[in-house]
Amino acid sequence: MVSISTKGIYGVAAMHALYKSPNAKLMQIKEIAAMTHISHGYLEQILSSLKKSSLVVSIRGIHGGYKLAHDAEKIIVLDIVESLEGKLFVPNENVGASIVLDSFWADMQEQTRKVFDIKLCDLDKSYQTFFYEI
Amino acid sequence: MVSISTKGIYGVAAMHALYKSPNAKLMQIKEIAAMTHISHGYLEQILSSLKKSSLVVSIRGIHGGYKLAHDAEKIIVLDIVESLEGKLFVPNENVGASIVLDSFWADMQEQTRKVFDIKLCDLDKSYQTFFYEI
DNA sequence: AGTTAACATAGTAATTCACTTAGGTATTAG
DNA sequence: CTAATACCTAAGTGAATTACTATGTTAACT
Repeated sequence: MVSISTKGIYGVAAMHALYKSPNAKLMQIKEIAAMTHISHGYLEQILSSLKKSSLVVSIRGIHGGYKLAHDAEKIIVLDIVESLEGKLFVPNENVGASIVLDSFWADMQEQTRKVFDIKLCDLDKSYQTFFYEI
Repeated sequence: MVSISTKGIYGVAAMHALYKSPNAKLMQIKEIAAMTHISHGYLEQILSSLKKSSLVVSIRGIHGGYKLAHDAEKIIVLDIVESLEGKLFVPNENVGASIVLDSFWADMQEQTRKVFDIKLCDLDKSYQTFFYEI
């Protein structure tokens, strides 16, 4: 089945929560977990990965928490998902029986990745489109 | 990791082999397996699924084999992959913490599926494009 | 010093993947 | 008729992945 795992979906949800945080205030794992219904422990791992990829920054200690590492204009969904799940839609090497098909799948990968080239700040647009279309 | 499993890739390879068969002649599992380097037993399962989805037809007995059920113009890659792997990129239900994100993922699914809306007969084009661009 | 929250690693049950194994059934050559 | 061939089907299997949980460590604030 072709799908993004919950890890990637959780990651986007967490990043979205940070983006929506008023005045870009620090958010604690606790808060994000409550908002998104992601398990606390699992979210810790996810945020840790996002930090390694420099998508978020953290502050430790009693008033610690997370915030976006950059402006939401500079963060794309593809980076979030790929930092958590590895490169999207990798062409499998030992399957290639023909150059034609290899070329085809490489093309598919490229186009699929393009679909996820969406800025974090534009994430709400599909909902708004839906809303205004009524 | 986000990727199409080998099952889907094998399915497309097998369908492509049938499409390329001269005069749309029947091909035996043996032949397709040899061409594509897919294991015989696994390919049997895949072709069986493709048959259930009415993408190929089969003839049994000593001179049996497979051929496309319809013209290659009427078969799209999305149908091949989804008949083998289930619907592409299903939005996970219990993850939806917000309507905004649900809406976003539904949108992503739609767009990803559109990428795979490619006719079997157009499958060689990415290679040709590559070739002529040199 | 003690509380709190981020950080790190290991473990685990359940599921999926990519097959293999073992047979059954339809068709036809001889 | 019967043996051979090829399609058809179900069940099993080892390895990998998923979505966590558990346990402990380190940093910062009061």
